[in-house]
Amino acid sequence: MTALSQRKQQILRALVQEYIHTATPVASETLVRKYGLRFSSATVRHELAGLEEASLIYQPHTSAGRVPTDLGYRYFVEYLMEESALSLDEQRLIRHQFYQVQDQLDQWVRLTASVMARLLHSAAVMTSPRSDEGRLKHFEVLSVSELSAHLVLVLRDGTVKQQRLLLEAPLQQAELSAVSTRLNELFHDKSANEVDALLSNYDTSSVEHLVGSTIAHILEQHGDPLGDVFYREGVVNILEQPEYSRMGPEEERSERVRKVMEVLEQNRFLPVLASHLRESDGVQVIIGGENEWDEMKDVSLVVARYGQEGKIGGLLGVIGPTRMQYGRAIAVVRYMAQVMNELLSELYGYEE
Amino acid sequence: MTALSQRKQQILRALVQEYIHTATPVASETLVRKYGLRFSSATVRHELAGLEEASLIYQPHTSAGRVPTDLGYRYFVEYLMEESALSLDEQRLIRHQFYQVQDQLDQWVRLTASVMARLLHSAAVMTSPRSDEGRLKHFEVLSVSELSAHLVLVLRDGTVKQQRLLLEAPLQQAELSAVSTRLNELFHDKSANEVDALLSNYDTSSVEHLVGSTIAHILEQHGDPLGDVFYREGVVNILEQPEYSRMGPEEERSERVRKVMEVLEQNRFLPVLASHLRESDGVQVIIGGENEWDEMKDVSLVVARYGQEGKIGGLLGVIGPTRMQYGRAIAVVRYMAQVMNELLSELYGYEE
DNA sequence: TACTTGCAGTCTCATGTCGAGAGTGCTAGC
DNA sequence: GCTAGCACTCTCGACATGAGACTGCAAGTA
Repeated sequence: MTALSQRKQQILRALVQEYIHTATPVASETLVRKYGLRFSSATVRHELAGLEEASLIYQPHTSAGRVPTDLGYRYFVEYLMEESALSLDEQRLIRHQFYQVQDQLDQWVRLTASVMARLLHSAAVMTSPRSDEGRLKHFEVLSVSELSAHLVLVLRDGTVKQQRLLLEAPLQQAELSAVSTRLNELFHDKSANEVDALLSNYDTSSVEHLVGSTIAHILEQHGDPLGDVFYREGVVNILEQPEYSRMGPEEERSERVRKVMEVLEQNRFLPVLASHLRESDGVQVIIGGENEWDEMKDVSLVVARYGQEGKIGGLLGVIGPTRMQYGRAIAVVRYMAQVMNELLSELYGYEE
Repeated sequence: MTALSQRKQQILRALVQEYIHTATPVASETLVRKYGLRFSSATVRHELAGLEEASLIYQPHTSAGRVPTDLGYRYFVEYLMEESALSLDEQRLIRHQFYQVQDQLDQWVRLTASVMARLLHSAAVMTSPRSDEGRLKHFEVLSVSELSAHLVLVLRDGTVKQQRLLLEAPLQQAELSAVSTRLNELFHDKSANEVDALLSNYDTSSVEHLVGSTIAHILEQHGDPLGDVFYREGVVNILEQPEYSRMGPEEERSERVRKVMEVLEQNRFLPVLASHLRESDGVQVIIGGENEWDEMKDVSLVVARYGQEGKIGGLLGVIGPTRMQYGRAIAVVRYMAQVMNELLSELYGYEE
């Protein structure tokens, strides 16, 4: 990306802000009037032609105003934007809401997503906190019939898995309980590998081995941070955005709606997240068609990890049209990640 | 509802079927042509006027065909419709899919909802199985700091609750573990009331009392079958329906879309369910504005309970436009409830 | 009496036309 | 290097128009 003159930057910044605000192509005249530029609209037009040359903006048609391209948004986010921090009042309000549910862990995620959705009028997505490495906290085995049993697993991060077991020899509940008491002690706080290692003490056809290997398998599966269920909140907000309810020919628009809904419902944004979050920490901005996934080409994501690296944590973020209030979105996502961090470290202890 | 002549019934049945199929007002001529009626379109028109008189159908405007009213659908569902059972092939396919996830209990709900959504091209909603009465299976208490701890509860139906505890006196993990071992034995398989009763043995300021009363409280809360999270699947399918993507003036339509999405996202259908499911068992059909809730006035629900009465179970069903394939929807919902029943009784044992 | 044929009347909807408005690019001039 | 002025282009809403789709009714028929 070649450097832009001071004036071009100023104009681009104004244009993106204006477009984010109004959702209509921006005219040169408007820029001069609303943003107090000190040169005439004709000059601005000249500069706009330059920006268009550089693929930062485009015209929907001759004699229309200009609209930022994905590249334009990227430049804006990277060099021109400023993060608009949450006001103290907003912060207080949020803190208060969390204070009210501080004892109910299952409400944290719901509330976080809901706050993001409300603050940004867009869709929020979020995973429940969980650790990278599954560790067993406790399990129970319940006899169902002579040859089948029901295994319930509680992991250290609070996740629960249930699984059916098919026994090789008939066993009563009492025997199962005895086995599970012994193994619970043995496997407590162990990871998949550790459980696996302990298995060598048992005969492959023993119940102990069956239970143990099933547990190891489940713990292992638990590793993938993206294999998880996403909470969604505020999907309706998306429909309020003009690109999905007013702008452009009717037919295209309902196509857009269908697409974005599909992305949301089926978690299609997942592969995109996967490829971006590996790289770095902090808040990530993924703009429209920057990635190869076609379905995502007119939505942007602002996402972040929360939790400590290598320990318990998850993902959170918002999805909206490329015309998104990036400055505010980034601030909100960053703030909510921090809130979750605090809640979690309070829960699991600071050190260790 | 006054009785209808044989001929009126025949015409109404044809009209509803045709409208469900085409989603356009149905002309008298069409009915004669497509449904092999043995009298002329003029006669049909005469009868249609009668049906309109009875509020079973209406005309969007003079010189348009007829459309069923909610009352018309109700009459259709009650007297004219026949349930169209699933083909053997479909049944086999479904069974096969469940066979593949038979060991992963958490997949059952997802799959059931997904099958319903796919088979009916509409949105499916469903709750996870749970018992009416919460019973404790196991709990753990983890020390966080000297004065706070983390309580994890596993209920008999597999639900897990987490909660923070604020201790009145500083305690170490070892002490907490000792307490929880003792109480686990004592509270095992107990209900809220039973736990409450056992509490009288402990001093109100003791840890035992704190833990016990928290547990009792959580078990109690668990009672409400509608306080639960709903799985949603196939919400996009709704958007494909012509009433949400083609029919009527653009503005009304997007209003409809917004409304139905809101109903779905915020579980607004819940109060309606509550009032209907209390009454009876079996598959329930709730048509549009039959209930007082305005938001629901252009969608229909087809829902059922699954699981045994008074034991573990939940709700499942589909939501779609009033123009719904009731016959098929009822059959599918009934079938899927049965599938869940079988899975559950296999898991928890038939008798008891 | 029970039904049908034929037809005038009504409403929708797709299509086409038109003018106002909005913005641009270019050019001549400061 | 910047600006004012202007011709040109494109969109969009308003309006008119005609074809098509159905109905309701009246007159005719078994």
